[in-house]
Amino acid sequence: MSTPRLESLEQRTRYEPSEVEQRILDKWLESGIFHPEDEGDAQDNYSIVIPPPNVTGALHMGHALNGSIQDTLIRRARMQGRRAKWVLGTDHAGIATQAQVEKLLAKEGTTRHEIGREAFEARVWEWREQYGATIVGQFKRLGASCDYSEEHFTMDEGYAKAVAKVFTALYEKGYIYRDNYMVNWDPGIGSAISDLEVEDKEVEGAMYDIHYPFEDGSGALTVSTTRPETMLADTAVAVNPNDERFKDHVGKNVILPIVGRPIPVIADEHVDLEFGTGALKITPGHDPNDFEIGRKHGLEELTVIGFDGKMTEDAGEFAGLKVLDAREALVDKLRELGALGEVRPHTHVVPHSHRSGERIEPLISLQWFCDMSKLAEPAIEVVKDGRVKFVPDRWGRVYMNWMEEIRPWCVSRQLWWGHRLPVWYRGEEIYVGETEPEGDGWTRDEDVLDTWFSSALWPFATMGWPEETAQQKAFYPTNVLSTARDIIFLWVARMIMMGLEFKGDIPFDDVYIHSVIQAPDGRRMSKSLGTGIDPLEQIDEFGADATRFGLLAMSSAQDVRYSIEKVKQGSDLANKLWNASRLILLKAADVAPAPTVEAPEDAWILSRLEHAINETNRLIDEYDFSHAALGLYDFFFSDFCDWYLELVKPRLWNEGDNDTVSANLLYVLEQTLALLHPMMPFATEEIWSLMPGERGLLAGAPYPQSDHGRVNKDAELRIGNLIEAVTALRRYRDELGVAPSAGLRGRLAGTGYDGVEEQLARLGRIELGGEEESIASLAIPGGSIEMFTSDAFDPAEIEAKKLARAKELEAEIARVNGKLGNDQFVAKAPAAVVDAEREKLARFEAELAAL
RNA sequence: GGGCGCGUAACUCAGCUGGUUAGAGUGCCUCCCUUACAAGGAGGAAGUCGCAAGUUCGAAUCUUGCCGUGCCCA
Repeated sequence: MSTPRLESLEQRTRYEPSEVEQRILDKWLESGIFHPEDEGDAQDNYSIVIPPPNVTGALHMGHALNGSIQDTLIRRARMQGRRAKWVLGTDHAGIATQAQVEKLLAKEGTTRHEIGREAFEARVWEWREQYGATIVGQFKRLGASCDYSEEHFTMDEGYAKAVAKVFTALYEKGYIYRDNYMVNWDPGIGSAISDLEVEDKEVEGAMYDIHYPFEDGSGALTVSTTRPETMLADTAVAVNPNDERFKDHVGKNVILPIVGRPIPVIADEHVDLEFGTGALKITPGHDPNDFEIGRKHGLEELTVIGFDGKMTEDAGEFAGLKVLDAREALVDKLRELGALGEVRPHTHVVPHSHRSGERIEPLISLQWFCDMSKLAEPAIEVVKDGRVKFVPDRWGRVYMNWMEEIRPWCVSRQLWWGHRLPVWYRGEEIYVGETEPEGDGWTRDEDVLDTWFSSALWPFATMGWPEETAQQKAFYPTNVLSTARDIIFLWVARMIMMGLEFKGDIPFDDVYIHSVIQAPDGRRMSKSLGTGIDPLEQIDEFGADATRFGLLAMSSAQDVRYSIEKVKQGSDLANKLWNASRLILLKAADVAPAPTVEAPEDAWILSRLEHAINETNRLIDEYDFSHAALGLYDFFFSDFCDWYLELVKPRLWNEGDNDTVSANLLYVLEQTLALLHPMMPFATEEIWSLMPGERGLLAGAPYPQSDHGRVNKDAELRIGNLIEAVTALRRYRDELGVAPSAGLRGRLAGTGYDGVEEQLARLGRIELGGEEESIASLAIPGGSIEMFTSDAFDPAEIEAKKLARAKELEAEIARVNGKLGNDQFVAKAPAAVVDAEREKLARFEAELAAL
């Protein structure tokens, strides 16, 4: 044993993450252990692709939790001897990144339009060089064992080729097409966005009744609307065909007030009889439902609102006004004309952009769409037949519901940052291809693809597709995708569809949907409310291990509130590990770690260890990280520190004759460190390095394996009895207020304590033996301890205590008797349950009799 | 409107394929600086398991309804 090593242990009485983490991280990175060769087959290897974080982003709690989860899985697989690869990278986050750079330009007093597209793209790349590494560095601080030797980016050159190939292939199959269609127009960023980027919000507005007079002068039809300004583009009024009130009006024309245009009254099932007046104005150009109805009935699609969110020239006197201003002016005008009916306050939902926060303007525009229906079919199949498994499984049904009603995906974005569409135009000609078309006069489409279009290819584009690579053979399909539930549609679904279409195989076997970590107030963490908790601050304060442990321990099959107590529990565990290791390493003999039994507690701790190994492996297999983490916490604190270490101390102190116990202590410690390493890598690696003998990295050491031979029922029973008896003695002492220094005396009257009597006396702090008169009987498993008189306590208190216990017992006996007296119970309950009740009754009665 | 969750100790959560005296961490109370750790150790108090019906020999656990609460889809 080297002296500096022991000195270091001697002096460091507390585990200090800040002294350890950077040093350990460097060791790992230098060792190259996180980088597996592209060898073997994906079936034997283990791989995970990171859900690519936004390149503009910083680590938040969701990343920290998901990083902890993925790292636990990857590290365990690596220790199990599998080639384990965690593919790292970021996505280019079209809108978010463009917005960041535009902000920068604004500060410089310029705009992207002023500097031009090429210069703008250069600025974005520059920006990415500067800030793009932030989140990767943060994953390192967490201890994430990603393969840092490869860092992917959805805008990489090779990746761009994959994107162009996919777009072209889908176009050739007829899935991708260009169409004038209603899109969610976000005036804030000046682009169309997908349905998934739209969020409905409740808004206090008004319901306006407007009278549309019949062309033939026979009165008027009253419609109800929340958006009166769109009436300028109305091309019909619709009523339900079953609505008796309007039966005679269908086919007639009404005159649009202000505009003076005659429009038809049509019948459509879609109209809700109960809603408003029952007559619905139809504006195919500005409302998604009306758009559908319009297409069905062949109505004209007029536009009065422009892409800038202002009224167009076609809005006549309202041209140039912002939508909400136009609404006010138009309502005034209607009132003037006497066409305005009732106006009622009305709360309704209005779509808002998840990106810019502004109201979505549904507009018809020429965009590129991807028809998902054909792609969805096999993607539904693989989940239905269990090839792709969601955990928890209810998310599989959520996935299925969405997939079965999947709608076309608007994939073009009016942005400058992203994959430019591989589409060229020349007059009426359209060319779609992976490379520029031959010949002159072609101009490329200005738009870029939705970021998620490229992210959908992540599991294979990062592995070199469309080239055939060894990496794909070695690591595709991946084993699991771990992510938050709000990403299920955004890309879990799309990755599955694209994987099946282009790789002919699923991208991952399992989809683990982890908890959302809420703020302590039970709501989503919010930057604007200041309820966000920065994981890096937690790492600074408690260490990466504690933060990881805490997150894993608080995670669950449902959303959970952030609880700093769990993080503190993690830091307590790290410290406990450290100090128990100090005890062992400073006192143990210089022997090789090995399971070695010379006393009942040795067999017992090995049996408990076996249980911990089995449970930990089973729980991680089931993605139940909180029970895995907390189970190891209990094993270490309770079984190992509170009992085993206390039980073996006399043997350990016995210098010169402690080889056997040392070997066992070192062995159990070593196994525990290995078991815990995937969840708490830094502290375990540090302690591992301080253990005697030449040893490599714990990160590369074998993961503990089950060995049923170590289960020892007898030892479990015997030490279990001992623990109960010691606890009973301690309670007895405490309840009677016996000073710690005062001696208790008594006699053991019971069985099941062979070979542990000495331990019972020592830990229970009682002098056992002799034949004095018993003044109290302390029930313990297998019998009792008969207490002798002592001047350490007042006999009257013993009487009071006996009475209280007798009362408890009588209540229990009555309860058990009630059960056993019930013929139905005895007849119908399983024999084991009945026997257990009988045994219980006997035990209670014996204890009561002894009192 | 449809769907999915959740409601258990003061707090955060386990337990819920029905059957030990319903658990853990934190907090609280009492005691202890015992030579690994006082950011530690020992012991304790604390719960009509949201409410109501039902199924059952037996319900925190299964069914139904209600109340409260959160999310997703429309």
